[in-house]
Amino acid sequence: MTATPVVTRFAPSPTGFLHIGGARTALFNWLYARHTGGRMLLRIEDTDRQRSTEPAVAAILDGLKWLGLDWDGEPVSQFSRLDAHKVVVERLLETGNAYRCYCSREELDAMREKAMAEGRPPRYDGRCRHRDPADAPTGIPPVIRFRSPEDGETVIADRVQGTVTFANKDLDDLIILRSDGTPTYNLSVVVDDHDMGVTHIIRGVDHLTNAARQSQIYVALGWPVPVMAHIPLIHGADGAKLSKRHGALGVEAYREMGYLPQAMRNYLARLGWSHGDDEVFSTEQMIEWFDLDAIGKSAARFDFVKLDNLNGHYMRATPDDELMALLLDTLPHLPGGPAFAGRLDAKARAALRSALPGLKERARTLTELVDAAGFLVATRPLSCDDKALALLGDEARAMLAGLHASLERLATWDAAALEQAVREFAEANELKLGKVAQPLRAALTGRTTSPGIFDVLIVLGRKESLGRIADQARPK
RNA sequence: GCGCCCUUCGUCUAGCGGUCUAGGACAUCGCCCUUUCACGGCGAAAACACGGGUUCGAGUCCCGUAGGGCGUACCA
Repeated sequence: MTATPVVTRFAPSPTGFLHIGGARTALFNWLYARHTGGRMLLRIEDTDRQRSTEPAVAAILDGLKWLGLDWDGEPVSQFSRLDAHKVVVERLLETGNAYRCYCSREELDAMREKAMAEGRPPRYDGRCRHRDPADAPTGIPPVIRFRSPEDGETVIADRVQGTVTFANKDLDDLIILRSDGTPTYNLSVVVDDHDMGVTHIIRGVDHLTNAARQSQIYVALGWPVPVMAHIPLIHGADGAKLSKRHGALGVEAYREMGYLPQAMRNYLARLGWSHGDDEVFSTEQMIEWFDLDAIGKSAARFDFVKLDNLNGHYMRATPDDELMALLLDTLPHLPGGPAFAGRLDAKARAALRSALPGLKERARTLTELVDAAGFLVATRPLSCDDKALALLGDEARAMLAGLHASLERLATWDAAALEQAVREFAEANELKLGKVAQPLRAALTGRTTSPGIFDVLIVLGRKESLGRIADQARPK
């Protein structure tokens, strides 16, 4: 392993939160760097001063941290490298690889419209390309365009897309320096990736055309072109572009929905990448197995149902104490979480911890877990949901009165005694256990779903349990 | 419009010319377990977009067609 160490980078633009596609791009960069023993750098592409915001930068860093993705070194602000970019533009100008263009926006718009009308691609026609500098208009701040090759083709050897060929005649002379003197994206990216020593560029296919233009700039500068890997995009559940309802949410929204970082990593990794038939794997395995060659080329749809299933798997697999800590940490972000936390005194906390094994078995997200744990902190008289209410008919209520009497006589309030008492009660009244257990569950939890009923009786304790049964033990 | 890319069960995917009567997972349906729900177990249904080639042989290679995506900015 004496080859050049791999350096990848994640380069989001801080114009909003870290959305799911960006999160997966970050994950792939991270996995590849870790897999190869290399480094992953973070660069904030904030050269668009109009749209970049500080809160967005914070949200992106926070999102990455939540996902468990770390980066090497300090995040680099692309804007801060402005001077380095200008130096390179100057160099391009001196070597004849760039030229000043004085075309106005109106002129460019007209050019585009005309080309479209004539069925030609709307490209810059190069009218300033060969203009004699002596004829340059005065009083107009020019932009600087890259002088791209007019003939031949530009070939991208992409690790995911394969060999992609662009005819150079289709790539026009792009602007690399705006009239206000600031560099544009394609120039900045090349300079930064080069200066930061990036060896592998892993990003969305929406950058494929940029890859061709950037490749030309690398060549003009005499710099080696990094290895490219353009990964497919993620679509919404209906196959259309990601929208708010389809998963184009910030990663923090996934935290709020109660998903575990580990589950997110696993799910995201399986979107576009595969390792045979493996579906559930640890982050360590992911790092060991990850490779660019196993990334597919077609776009994937985001499926919350499968995410739910995976998340449920991880919830059950997480040791109770760990899950408890995770839940407590996440409470501030969960719907109803702060209220729930507010009612979590020492006693309720202990009850939650002891009910956790039964609770996590039935929840797919932390949000569902909090919801299902509501009965632990609820105060009498309980409000029942509709399904629970349906279970509490007059007959059931009368039955509960009898059960209450039986349980009240119990000398010890433990699992064995309770189970025996309930079973005996059912037998004595010629009832199936379910006929007793379900109304009992409804009375104790206000729900039709809960941990095992005897566990519930224990967790709530004698007084609270008898109280809740008594509340429902009379006709309504 | 032009350029590039994509197309295997509803969804994510395995498949890298013969081992494919196409495998796995989620979802769906049925059965079992069971105090409910869930978990778990067993089983079922479910796909190579279409049309031409190439080849002894094509899901796998080539070319069209259709559908979809991305790009086409003094955004990134």
